[in-house]
Amino acid sequence: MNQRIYDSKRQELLDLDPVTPGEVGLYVCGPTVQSAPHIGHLRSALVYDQIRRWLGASGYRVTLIRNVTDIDDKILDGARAAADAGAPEEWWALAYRVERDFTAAYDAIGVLPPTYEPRATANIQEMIDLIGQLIDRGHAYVAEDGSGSVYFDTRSWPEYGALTHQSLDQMEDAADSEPVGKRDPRDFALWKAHREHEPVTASWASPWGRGRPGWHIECSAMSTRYLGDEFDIHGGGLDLRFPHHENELAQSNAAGHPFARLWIHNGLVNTGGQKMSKSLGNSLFASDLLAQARPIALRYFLGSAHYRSTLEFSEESLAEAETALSRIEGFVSRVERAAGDDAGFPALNGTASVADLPEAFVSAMHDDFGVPQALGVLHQTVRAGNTALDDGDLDASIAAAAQVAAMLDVFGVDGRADQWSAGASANDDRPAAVLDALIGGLLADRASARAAKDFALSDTIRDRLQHAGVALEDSPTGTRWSVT
RNA sequence: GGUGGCGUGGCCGAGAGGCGAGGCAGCGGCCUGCAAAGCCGUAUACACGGGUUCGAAUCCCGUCGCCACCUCCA
Repeated sequence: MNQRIYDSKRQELLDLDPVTPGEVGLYVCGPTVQSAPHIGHLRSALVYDQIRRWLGASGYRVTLIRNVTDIDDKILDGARAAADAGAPEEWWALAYRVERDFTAAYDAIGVLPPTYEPRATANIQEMIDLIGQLIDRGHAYVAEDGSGSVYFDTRSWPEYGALTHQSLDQMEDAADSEPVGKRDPRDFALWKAHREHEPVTASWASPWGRGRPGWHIECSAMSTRYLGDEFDIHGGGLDLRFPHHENELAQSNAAGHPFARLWIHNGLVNTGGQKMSKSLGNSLFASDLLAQARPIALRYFLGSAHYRSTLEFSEESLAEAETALSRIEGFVSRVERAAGDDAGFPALNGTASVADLPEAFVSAMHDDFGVPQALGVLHQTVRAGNTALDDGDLDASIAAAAQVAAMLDVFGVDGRADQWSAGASANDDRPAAVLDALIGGLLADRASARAAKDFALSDTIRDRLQHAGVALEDSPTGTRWSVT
């Protein structure tokens, strides 16, 4: 079966038809590193991480490019504000610091590094070249106010609006802050002339004088540089469709590039039924979320809805995700204990392939990355495996566990994988040994009490452990404990 | 004004002409000394009104409500 993907430009499901058979080039708009990462950034990165993992499991060689916008108005504003507040920080230091915050947050929830992560500031020449081509072809012009800025000439490009199915004439007039030098209010900046109040470090030499790139041109330049004039998939948040992606498409096509074959747009995250955004001040920051949930549970939560749907955040939903994931982990642990050393379903660390996966899971994923349906298959497999275990059918439970491990691998939520234990191995394990000895002693006391039918005592021990955050599970082969 | 999306059982969340995904919570049962974990069972669900059809949550028309984009935003 072919991989079906909803193309938000043509607004229909299409077959993935790679430029180079067996390979997929995926370009995703990454963040502007101006302020701390929030839940929406995590969701977006996670969506493409899931897609990338799945395409990899399907046998494609995936090249994932996710850019970093490290020069932009907001970054310069941020640096200026820091200076005004008496805590100066250069714009490039601010961008780099925030970029590291993003990387840390991505790492925390198991988002694998892209194949490459180009920075806008490292691709200025490519942008200048592209702008030059646009001028030569008559689709861009140097500002008519003598400033040295360069604008894209939307009126020269009849297909402008093709991505979002809008016509220039029907659009609301942009409340443009500086229409100076534009032929039309909808024309957008390709190159912004350097201004007096901006740091010289934020400007580069160009045929039109010193300046810095406009926002949209970087993605056209970098996707082309790393993936070619024509590539397979372009992704990004739904909020980027217009104007960002519309402008990218116009620029690249006007420069003679076929550009992306498919456009993917991921849904946004809402809180309290409302869009989360900086201006509304209702942002859920990655740091807060990571403090209130296990990172792997946060990943499960963020990745559990279909990538195109709006994800409604609530503490309850996050807690439910934790419960659901625990159930799955509980099954894997049960089978591991039952099967002993020759369990045969280790963490796959990204090596799962379709052969390891249930057919229903594979077809759900082939159908526009039907993660929610695929999760249904995962839970069904868990239940069937638990039943097999209860029935004493070890082989069947191991087979189910192997499939579960493969599905967890595709979703990146196998807690046993190296990515979740990286760093943990270096930790001091002595406290754990102490805890184990202490609890082991209490469990022995409780076992004696139970043998003597002194249930008052045995329950007291259990209650105390529970209050301390230790859950007990009795079984014919003994009592297990775990930290809740 | 333009573009797009959504409204499914207590909650989350799939599906998309006929067989009620899945998770969470609840209820009943099995298991257990009691629990926990697990298993089994358990729901007159598809915003409203029309229409098409043998049959509609699913298609068509209309109505209502909600949201997003057209301005920096994942």
